[in-house]
Amino acid sequence: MPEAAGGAGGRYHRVMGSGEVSKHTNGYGQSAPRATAAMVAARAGVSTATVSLVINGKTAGRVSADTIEAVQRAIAELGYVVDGIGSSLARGGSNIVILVAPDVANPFYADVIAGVRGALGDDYQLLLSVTDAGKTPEPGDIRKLFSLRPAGLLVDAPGTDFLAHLAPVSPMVLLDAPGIDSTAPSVNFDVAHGARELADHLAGLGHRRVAYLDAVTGTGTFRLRRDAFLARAVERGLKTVADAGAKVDIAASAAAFADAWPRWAPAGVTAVVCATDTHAYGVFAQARRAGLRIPDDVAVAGFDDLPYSATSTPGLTSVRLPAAALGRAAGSQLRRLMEGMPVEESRVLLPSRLMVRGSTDPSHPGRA
Amino acid sequence: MPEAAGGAGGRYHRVMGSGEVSKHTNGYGQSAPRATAAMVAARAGVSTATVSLVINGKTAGRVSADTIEAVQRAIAELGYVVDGIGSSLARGGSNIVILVAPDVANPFYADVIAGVRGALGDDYQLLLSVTDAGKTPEPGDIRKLFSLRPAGLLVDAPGTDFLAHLAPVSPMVLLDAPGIDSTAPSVNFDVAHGARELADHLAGLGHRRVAYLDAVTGTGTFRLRRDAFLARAVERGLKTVADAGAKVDIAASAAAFADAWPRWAPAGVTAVVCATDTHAYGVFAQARRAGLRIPDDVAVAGFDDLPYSATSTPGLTSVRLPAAALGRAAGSQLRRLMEGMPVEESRVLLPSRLMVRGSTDPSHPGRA
DNA sequence: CTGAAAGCGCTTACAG
DNA sequence: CTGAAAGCGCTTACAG
Repeated sequence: MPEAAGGAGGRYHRVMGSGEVSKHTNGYGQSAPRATAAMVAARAGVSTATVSLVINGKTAGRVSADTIEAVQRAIAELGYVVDGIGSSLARGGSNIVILVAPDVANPFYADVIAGVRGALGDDYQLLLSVTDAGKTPEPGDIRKLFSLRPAGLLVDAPGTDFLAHLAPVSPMVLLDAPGIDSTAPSVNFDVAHGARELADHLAGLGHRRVAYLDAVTGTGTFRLRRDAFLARAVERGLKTVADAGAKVDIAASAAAFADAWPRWAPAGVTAVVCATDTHAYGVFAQARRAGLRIPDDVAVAGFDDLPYSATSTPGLTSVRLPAAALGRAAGSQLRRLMEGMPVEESRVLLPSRLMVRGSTDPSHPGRA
Repeated sequence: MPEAAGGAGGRYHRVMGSGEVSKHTNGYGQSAPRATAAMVAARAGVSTATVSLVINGKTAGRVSADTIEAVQRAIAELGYVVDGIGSSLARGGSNIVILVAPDVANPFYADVIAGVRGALGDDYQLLLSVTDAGKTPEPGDIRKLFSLRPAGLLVDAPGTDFLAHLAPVSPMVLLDAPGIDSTAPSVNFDVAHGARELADHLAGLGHRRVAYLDAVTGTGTFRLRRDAFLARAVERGLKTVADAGAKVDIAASAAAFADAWPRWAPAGVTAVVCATDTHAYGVFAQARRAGLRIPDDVAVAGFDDLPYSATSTPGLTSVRLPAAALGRAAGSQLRRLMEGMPVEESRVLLPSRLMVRGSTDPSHPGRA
């Protein structure tokens, strides 16, 4: 319970002490006195209502050319910019769209963001909210975000119990949130399809025993990846072992593999499937340290198909998930919602597919 | 010039048609009617002023225990959450801090963000604004952001002319913005130091002719990296060539290298230094395709020391830039500014250092 | 200890 | 074509 003013508080207000620079000396990025619509109105000799009409381009048949001209001059002279807060309060909401994601600094999101941006266009302002590393977005975080009155919310990879305690107050679309039961529309990857292709691929290569290195966050997509892969692997007669996990981090994953391999190797494991490519990079690093050849001693595969996976030596076999399409689909769903139109389809499923590279396929050109 | 209501407009307002779900059926993440302080006040039998005091924890000696209790019950029953917009308008500003970065989906930013978050604490809400891929933040973007009345702004890697047309209206700190002349405090990497170490390293290895693969955005840090490296290389008697560039993208960089190598090889180039590790990954990929051995046929190095650089085969020699420290320093500078305290030092310089790996050093253990 | 009132900066019917 | 007024949801002196 933060206290907001006075003393050590005064958190987000500028508190001026005697020795400090004043607003007018513009010491360190301090505010120049902000121009308001009232100042513009006074200068142009009109009312604030007229200023508002001009700013919002609603002058057709309502404001004379001369007045428009005068207002625009005043705006230019004063460097006036509409105050988003006053505007939002009057309109009943902002034009901000917030994308909530656990891991935006993952290269995967470059494409997601680009997709969202494209679908949203210029009418909305896209802002991102990152949860703490490795944590899924929680209801409390979202509630804080709702308090900003965003025009809409895009929530990526929420925890499975995410919506239990959340009364949605803005249009909201869920991304990559399999297994979340919600009235909000969602866009997901058909990750099970790629997971099955991967199991088939490994079975076809002659592996008999495969290990699964899981991600330890409670995200639905990771559960789905694992379960779909393991189920198909068993169907194909593979023995499976899934007793290791790590957060989405190269070093953590390397450590998990270092810990598990002494169990896995004697048990006859010849392939390791990782919940994400990032995990796979950790396995790569540790395997190299341990003198294991990939794929000869151990085959490695991941999910996501990050850009680096096509580049590494060997290339990493991975289930490709179409990130840009995810962003586009979610963005346009949300846009319809925000504009009061029904969404075409409340649950969109995007295809995934296996990219085979040298980390599993000894005959792949990119082999080390 | 968007028009905001009616017809095809009504951009960020929900426009209800006859066939649509109503607010009360909560069709797709539509708003449940939002509880206001007035509703809480009515229910608790107090004034909104009292509700505000309770919410902000300013009750000491001002509100009786019974009243507090009653207000809190009403808040709970109604699920009331303070409206950030109304609150910000009344207070004169929000508690939002916006980090503007050209490339947040770069693994580099995971640490920057964590650092900022740590320094800012819980009193501020951190949101990220991403510019279009490969574009540096522009004054227009920032102006839109200012209109949100953020408590503060953190601007990463702005273009060199960034501040020319910008009247700062909120506290602002610049990150990784060498060469930007501004009254705003800045936190930079001493990237020149690492660049010089790299030149020394290559000279020591016996290279006589090195190429520099530049980044094509006009960001100050890239110019500094290049100039510092090339200057020292020349001092060390190396011949340099710097006639190639690409955006920060593996594929684009691979293409640039494919284009340049046929010139460079005959000219005797034996080492390629890249503006970023991402560029270097592209060179890796293309070199492999072309059958070049690293470092035997061509040594490769980069800047940033991304996590993947320690993992690749060979490991990538890179100038490490302390991302978390950058975020921490910038965050705490901004915090002081927002709280009206003078910053300790208006220009902070963080050390960089060379990480030598197998991509340049044939004797490195991680060599392919 | 509590509330009425003013005000933050806009936008939008409404009246003229 | 234009403006006075109300209102969006809060917070903060101020008066009691």
